[in-house]
Amino acid sequence: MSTTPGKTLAGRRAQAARNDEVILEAARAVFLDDPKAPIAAVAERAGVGISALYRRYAGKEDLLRQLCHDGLRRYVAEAESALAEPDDWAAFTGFLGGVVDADVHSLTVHLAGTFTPTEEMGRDALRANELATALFDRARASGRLRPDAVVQDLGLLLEACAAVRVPDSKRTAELRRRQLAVLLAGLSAVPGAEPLPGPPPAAGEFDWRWRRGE
Amino acid sequence: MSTTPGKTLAGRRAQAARNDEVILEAARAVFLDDPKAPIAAVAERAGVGISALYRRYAGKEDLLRQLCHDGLRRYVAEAESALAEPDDWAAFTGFLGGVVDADVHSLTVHLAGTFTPTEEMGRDALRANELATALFDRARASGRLRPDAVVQDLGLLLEACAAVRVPDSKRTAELRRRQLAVLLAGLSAVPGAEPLPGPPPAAGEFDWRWRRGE
DNA sequence: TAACAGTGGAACGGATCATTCCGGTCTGCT
DNA sequence: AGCAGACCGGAATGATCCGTTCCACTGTTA
Repeated sequence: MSTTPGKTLAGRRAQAARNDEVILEAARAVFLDDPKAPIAAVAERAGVGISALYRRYAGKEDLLRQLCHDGLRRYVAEAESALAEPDDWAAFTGFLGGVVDADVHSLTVHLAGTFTPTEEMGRDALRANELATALFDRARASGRLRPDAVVQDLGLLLEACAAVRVPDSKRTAELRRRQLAVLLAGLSAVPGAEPLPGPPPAAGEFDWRWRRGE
Repeated sequence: MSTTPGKTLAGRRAQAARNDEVILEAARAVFLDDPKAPIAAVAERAGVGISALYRRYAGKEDLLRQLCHDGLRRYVAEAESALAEPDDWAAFTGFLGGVVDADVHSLTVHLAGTFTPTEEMGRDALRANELATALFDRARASGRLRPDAVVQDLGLLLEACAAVRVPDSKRTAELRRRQLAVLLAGLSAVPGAEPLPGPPPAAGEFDWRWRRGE
């Protein structure tokens, strides 16, 4: 640890450290594309052997859990950063844009059920909800939201954006932004608009992915 | 065929005829829920043995193909029926509502790639596109569509609705209707609205699911 | 009552994976 | 210089899953 030369160096230690990064990035890319991808696909994408993976993670579930937790943290960070924005509506839309760009929704929701969550994740998820609600409330206060929109509509909205998929990831991001714009326009207050049909989404209605079994 | 008693009867022939229905219905339910479900799941859901399936279909791929083709036909039928509606906007929204309710999108797009399509399906798909375009053009002519919406946005819209999923299928339908309403509001013309970001979706951009391999 | 259409479900064979294991290689310390 | 061991690539392993085939059985039809 003390003998590390000053530069980018190519020692085993350095390669290991770099692999930490490379593997996580590969895992994110692979599991974002297909939540049930084999672990070998991650190794291949990262350009490393399978051992390099198992040296770092106890198993597939462990890796998935970490990935998901990272996504959750990113979500929280995005929300906190957005809350700093003074303009209520801009904070709201900025938050959603950030979440969509980072593809956090796929990372969290779509990976749910593939592992047993930790307590800390539960706490973070709770906090994430609080922050999102705060953002939503501010958006509502700005008067630019249609009156019959509810916080839970955000789940629907994010799901809809995550559903947009084309082979090219760059293009996917563009199309998701477009989708987001349409959805935000749809959630905006418009004078003569008729109300949304059916009972609005309720609180616990999207947690089913997290419940083990069934 | 000539000896069938007049009633609902319980002969082998009758059971077979009933199984035709039951199996297709089960297959639709199962594969709608999970496109890669095992074929045994269909048999179980239908309450029949596996043989009953293989007597009717050459294999899994055959069943999937038929299911998908049925969906495509339903889509076309829905479009034709909608075109009969005199009001342009009502025809447009009615069509989308019908397609969403029937979950045709999952049946067609999500099953794509799991089988090699027939030529007839190609023709039907072409016709489906023509009809959808006609509906869209009429909607545009009604002036209620935002100017920067394009036909391909319909693909995005249907995908977004199909992405809505909760365990209860009845509730799923309700939430999809809500989602559809939001999206239609988002695609509606609004005086001061700013244009949608990024290049609009292009023609061949969603066909990738149909291409075999990769 | 003799053939047989129609069926349930066990059995088979192939494919897919997560995980383990076994050399090898290079490093960092002595 | 030399060695202990961190790290690594990838083959081997064992379990699981699934599509398809096969066979014995049952009620029906002629």
